[in-house]
Amino acid sequence: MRVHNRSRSAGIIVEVEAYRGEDDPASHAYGGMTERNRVMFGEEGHAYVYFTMGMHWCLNVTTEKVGKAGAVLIRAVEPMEGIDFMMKNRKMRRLVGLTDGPAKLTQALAIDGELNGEDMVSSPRLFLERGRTVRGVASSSRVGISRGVEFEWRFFDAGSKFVSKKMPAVRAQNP
DNA sequence: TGTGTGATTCACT
DNA sequence: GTGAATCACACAG
Repeated sequence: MRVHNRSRSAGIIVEVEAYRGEDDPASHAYGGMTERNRVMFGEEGHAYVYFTMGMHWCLNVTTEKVGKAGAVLIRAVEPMEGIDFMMKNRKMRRLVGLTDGPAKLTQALAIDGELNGEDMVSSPRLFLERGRTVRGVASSSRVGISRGVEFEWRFFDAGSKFVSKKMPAVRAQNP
């Protein structure tokens, strides 16, 4: 759930990926705390928003207590409220494809670095709510990473049309 | 319809 | 200097 100015936008999270701390080579926290990933080491339930690939934002929710790194990357959302707002941000007219990717949903919900470190439990601007349970959870390897691929820590709603990739991501290895 | 590649900023080495 | 938890468009078939 995202509140921006007076417009309320909400969606059901249908796809996430788990990232751990210093024992996870794909995690930003791997190798210790830095300026960028410091909120991953902070309190749980906070937003870790980071900039990647030169032009995209990604939203995470921290999961571990202070001093321990861990976060969940929100990869896809099924739009529920404020769909006009999202379409305006994304310059799209169709519902499918609006928020089916980590950078797409941040753009649709107007999330950027200003919300980094936001407390998603008490914040009026960006917060989580208990929603309905998902239909069927499937897991696969994580997407878009080059290390730590062996852990199947991507979880998504197999019955939703709003996940970023339907098929498990099997990355081709060179012979 | 499917694959390939360019875009583009930041943090870390 | 380089690579990164990505997306959208161009081109081929």
